[in-house]
Amino acid sequence: MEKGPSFLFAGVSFDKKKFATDLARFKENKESENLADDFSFVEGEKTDPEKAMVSFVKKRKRKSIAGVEGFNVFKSSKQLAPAVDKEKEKVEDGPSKAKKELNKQIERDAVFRKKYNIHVSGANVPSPLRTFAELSSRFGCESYLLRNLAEHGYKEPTPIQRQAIPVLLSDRECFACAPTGSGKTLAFLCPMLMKLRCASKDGIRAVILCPTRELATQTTRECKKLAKGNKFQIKLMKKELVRSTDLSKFSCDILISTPLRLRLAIRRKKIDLSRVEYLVLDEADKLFEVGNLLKHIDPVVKACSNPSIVRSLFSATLPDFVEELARSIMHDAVRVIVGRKNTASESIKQKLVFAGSEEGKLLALRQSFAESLNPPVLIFVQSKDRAKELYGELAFDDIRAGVIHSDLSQTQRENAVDDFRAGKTWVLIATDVIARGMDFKGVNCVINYDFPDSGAAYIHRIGRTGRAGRSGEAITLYTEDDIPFLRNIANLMKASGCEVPSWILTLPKLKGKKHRPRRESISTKPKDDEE
DNA sequence: AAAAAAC
Repeated sequence: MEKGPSFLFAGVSFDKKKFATDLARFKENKESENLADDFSFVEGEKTDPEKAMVSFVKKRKRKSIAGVEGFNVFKSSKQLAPAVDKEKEKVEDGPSKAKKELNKQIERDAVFRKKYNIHVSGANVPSPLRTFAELSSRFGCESYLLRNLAEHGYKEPTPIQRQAIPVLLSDRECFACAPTGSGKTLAFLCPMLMKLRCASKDGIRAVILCPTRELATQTTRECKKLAKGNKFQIKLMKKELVRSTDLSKFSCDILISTPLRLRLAIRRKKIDLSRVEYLVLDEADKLFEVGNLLKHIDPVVKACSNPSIVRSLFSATLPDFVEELARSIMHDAVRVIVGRKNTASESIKQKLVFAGSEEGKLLALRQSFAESLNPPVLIFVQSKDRAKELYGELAFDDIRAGVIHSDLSQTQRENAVDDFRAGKTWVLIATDVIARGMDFKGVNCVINYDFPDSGAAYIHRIGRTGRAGRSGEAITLYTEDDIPFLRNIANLMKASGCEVPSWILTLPKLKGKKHRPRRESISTKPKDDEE
């Protein structure tokens, strides 16, 4: 979407320019030193971070983007124009050979990005990656990592990997938005491992935050897989670790955690994050959710006080307010968007099915399973209670079903995920707990038994299928009560290339914040009637 | 509004 200026100088490095960038960064660091206490999402407000954040965002909304001062962060391409002009002058002064080479490179990068639907903004965005082999030719990647990539079947980088990896390897902060199942995890793990180079006992060096334990576990496993052959200490912040370790002296190369646990470790156990060189906020928009995790994220970001830290945000959905927050804390950030922002993956065949009532849903589900059950299948419901209830209903059927939600014990949750992965259960009934980030291989169908709470929830839920180039199917059941919310989802379906009945698109736009209907019980039949 | 996130 960018119009010229923002990518004009992508990936070029000659000394003069490098000096200019370094100088800019140096100045920035100076400024941020002075602002050390305000170095947070809430700009120095200490009492009620959440309220402060809300007012902060509102305040910022009224101001123009130009109001972001003191932090030379992401800038819109318009604002970049003068800087680019300066660069142009410099080039024109320089030898014509360098100028030609530079222009050629810029041209090539632009064409390449276009080909892969990569949109970038920010100053001097590094050239995208053509092949994984470039990791060693351009960035001195060690052989163990290339070996691991090959061994796990990563042949060619995905679009998000092509752009985010060189950005992070150039020590640039980054916020990245790319579809579900398009390889975001590898896009931050790979540069992280390369930057850390080798194991060291020098404090905690990298932190990854994930919104759920399941995702943290999965990310840890991926990380270990990729780091095989190197001696990195990769730790998941589990209860046992918190209990059995003196966290004030704790040291590891990569620490993966959920926000609350890490915040407590900072407050009570005095864990030291001042040496963290690399911080990733995965599923960033979830982590920033107002009234929720935001207040736990802020102290963590603050505790990572190393001035040369490289932070990055990743998600398939990145609402404007998250970008606003990101801009306010990040230095010289690059924004990478693959495809269009906030859209569903195009490899998913999406369908809407009218089920009339609650009873109709259960009938529809049973019927559809009777006709064809093509496991593995994921079923999302609205609440924990409904998950338990639907599980109870299906347990009487001849279907191997599992269930997962946060009322279960840690072990039960782990078993539910493992059994589903292993094919022991065909159908997994779940709350939104596993809606984000979870990578189950080859899920054929996602069923939204209950209508999702938001467009973002929809995108993430159905994104459990159609991953890594595979195709998938998503069926969303709806009742009369859901009709006011239908249009929103239908638009997402249309935007990702699915057909939608035209009457839905002419439904009135939803105004104000109507909340979703409270659902009755799954089965309308009283249990006692069964003989 | 619910879910998730600690002890």
